[in-house]
Amino acid sequence: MDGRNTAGLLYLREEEIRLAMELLFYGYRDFTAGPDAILAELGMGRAHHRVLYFVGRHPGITVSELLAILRITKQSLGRVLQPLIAGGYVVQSPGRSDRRQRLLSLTPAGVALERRLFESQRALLARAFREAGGPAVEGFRKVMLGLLGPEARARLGLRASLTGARVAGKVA
Amino acid sequence: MDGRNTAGLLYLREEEIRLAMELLFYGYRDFTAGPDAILAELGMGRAHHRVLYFVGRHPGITVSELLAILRITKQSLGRVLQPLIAGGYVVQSPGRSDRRQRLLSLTPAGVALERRLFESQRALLARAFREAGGPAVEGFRKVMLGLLGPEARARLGLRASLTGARVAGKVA
DNA sequence: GTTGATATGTCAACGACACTGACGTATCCC
DNA sequence: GGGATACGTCAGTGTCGTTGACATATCAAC
Repeated sequence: MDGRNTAGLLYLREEEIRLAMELLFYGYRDFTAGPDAILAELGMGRAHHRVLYFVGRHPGITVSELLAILRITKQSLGRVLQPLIAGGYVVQSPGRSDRRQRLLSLTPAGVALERRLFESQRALLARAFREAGGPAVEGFRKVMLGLLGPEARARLGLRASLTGARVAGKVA
Repeated sequence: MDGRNTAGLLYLREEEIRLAMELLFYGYRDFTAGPDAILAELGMGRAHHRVLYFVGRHPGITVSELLAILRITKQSLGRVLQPLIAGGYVVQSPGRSDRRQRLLSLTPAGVALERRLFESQRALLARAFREAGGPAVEGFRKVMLGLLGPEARARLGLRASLTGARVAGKVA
C-alpha cells in the first residue's frame, strides 16, 4: 500500500473515466434526439436513419457492404430497407459487373429526408464545435478514434487524420 | 453565389460534421461492446448495466431520481430492476424521511458486477485517453459537453469543468 | 382524522429493433 | 452442370422502450 497519494490519484482517474462514460451516455442520447423526433412523425426509427445516412454517404453501396457497416443481419436490414424502398426514399439497381448485387442509392426524396435529418444534427454539432474551439474538436476526434475497434478505425482513420490536419488551424 | 471558395468551405465543414457523426456512431457501439458481452452471459442487457451504473454512482438514489436520469418509464425500469433485486445485485430500503421512497443501493455482488463492467470500459477509455494525450481529453470533454441538453449539462457541467481544470496538466 | 397528492409497483398490450434458423432464387465462376 | 455467392423472405424469439389503467402505502394539510 502506497497510502493516500496513490489512492487519491486512482480516485481522480476513476472520476475522469466515469465522467467520460456519462458524457458518452448523455451525449449520444441527446445527439440522436433531433432525428428521432423527425423520424417518429414519419413512422420511422433510428434504424431507418442509419440506412439513409450510409446509403447517402455511399451511393451504389451493396447490401453486403451496408450490412458490414451496420453490423446487423440481412433480416434486420430488410425490415427497414423495404419500407424505405416502398416509400420512395431508396432505389435498388442491379450491379453492372455482378448482377446479383442490388446497389442502393437515395432518390431525391431520400436525399431530402437525409438532409433534413442531417441538418438537425449539424446544428447541434456545429454549435458544440464553435463553443469548444478548434483544438478541442481535434482532441474530440482523437479520443473518439481511440474508442473505435479495428474495423471502424480502418474505415475512419484516414479521414480523421486528414480532416484533423487540414482543418485544425482554420476552425480555431 | 460566391463561387468555389464558399462551396469548398461548406463542403469541408460538412465532411467534418459527418466525420463526427460517424465517430459517435461507431464509438458508442464499440464502447458498449465489452459490457454487452459480459452482460449477455448473465442473461442481462444494456438496460441492466445502466441501472447498476447509476445506482452505484448514487447509492440510496430514489426510484424517481433514477427514472429522471434514465428518462424511461417506471414500467421499463421495473422490468430490469426486479431481476437485479431478485438476483441479489440491488437492494431497496425505505426512505428515512419519506417512507414511501425505496432507496436503491448495490449489494456487494452488485458492486462487484458493476466494477467488472466498469473495468472493461475503463481499459478501453484509458487507452484512448493515453494515446490521445491530456489536451485532447480536455477537448473531448468540451465537445461532448456541448452536445448535452440542459438537463444533462446541469448534471455534469460542474464536474466536467472541475475535472478539466484540475486534471488538464497532469494527464498531459 | 379524512382527504388529496405523491412515490412506487404491477398488469396488459404494443412497437421498434435486434437475433437465429431455414429455405428460395438469381447469378457467378469453374 | 454444379458449387459458391448475393440477396430476399418466412417464422419465431428476446430486449427494451412505450401507453393506459389500477393498486398500495405514505405524506401533508385542513
